[in-house]
Amino acid sequence: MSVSQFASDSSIIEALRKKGYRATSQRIAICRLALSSREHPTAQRIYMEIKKLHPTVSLATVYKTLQVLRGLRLVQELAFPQGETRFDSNVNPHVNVVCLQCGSISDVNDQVLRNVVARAVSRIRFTVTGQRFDVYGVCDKCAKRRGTAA
Amino acid sequence: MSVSQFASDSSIIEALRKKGYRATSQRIAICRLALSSREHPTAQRIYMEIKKLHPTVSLATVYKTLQVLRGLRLVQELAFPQGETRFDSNVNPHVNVVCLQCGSISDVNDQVLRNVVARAVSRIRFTVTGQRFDVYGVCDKCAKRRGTAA
DNA sequence: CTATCTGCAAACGGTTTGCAGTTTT
DNA sequence: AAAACTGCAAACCGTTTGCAGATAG
Repeated sequence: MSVSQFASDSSIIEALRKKGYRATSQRIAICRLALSSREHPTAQRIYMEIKKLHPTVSLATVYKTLQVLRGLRLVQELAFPQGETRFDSNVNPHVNVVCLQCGSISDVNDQVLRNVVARAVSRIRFTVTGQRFDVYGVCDKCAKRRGTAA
Repeated sequence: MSVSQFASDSSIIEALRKKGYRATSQRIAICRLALSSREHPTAQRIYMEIKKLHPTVSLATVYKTLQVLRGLRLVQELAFPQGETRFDSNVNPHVNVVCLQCGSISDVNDQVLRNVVARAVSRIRFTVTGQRFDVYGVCDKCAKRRGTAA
């Protein structure tokens, strides 16, 4: 479990200030949402959620704040070929099981992944700073939906 | 080793025709390059290479051909947060060791990856169609370059 | 001969940027 | 008071699309 999964406002504020960032109300709200969400939201999705509480917030501020969180290594960006980038608050090695139909992403832990990372760079000098493990396909719901439609 | 690593013109033509695509000279050239390259080129990079042989070819044709290759499952697209999409002719499970400094990507095989995929979906109904395993960091060359610069 | 493909240029869409005014420290 | 941040709108840029002319089968 990463610390971010229990990120409280005070720990967010502390993390921001430690790096010289200011703790504005918009930023705290965006961080709280991005760090607690387990659904790998898009920037757009975060923006729409945040607007419920801060109606005047702009999409640009959401993007800028997500850049800050990336810099703090508290979120990871998952870019996809034809869709929007998804934000993952789990920065530890894990598998993203991605349904290409509905876009759902669920995390699966696997002890072996740390070894995979270590083994991948074992024969070369390489400083590891992150990783991404995706499995693509079609989830059960979408398979059934297709079956019914056809 | 995947078949695509030895893709001959005739096998490319055959694969295209089998799916109802026409084997134009531009397409063959683009396929040959994309399927034989080990450097995970961008569309732009392929475009520039192709122009040496086919000076009139357009970037749009490169993109369209890469879409065809994706449909034939002969290449995989690797999207990255702030850069261009890279095309990978190795569609089998492997680790991409990605240097965030210079953008180099090298493949590393690992027998365990098939098990990782299987285990990730073992508790759910999920039809796997692909996967992606990335390790991010800084390669030796870039680490040295940085050290000298500083 | 017909369906598909090419090359061009314009459109697209997610993300970034510049800036004037506001807020944090 | 100074430095950083917000919100807006415009810019950006990789990728996609529409279409008239060319080409494969």
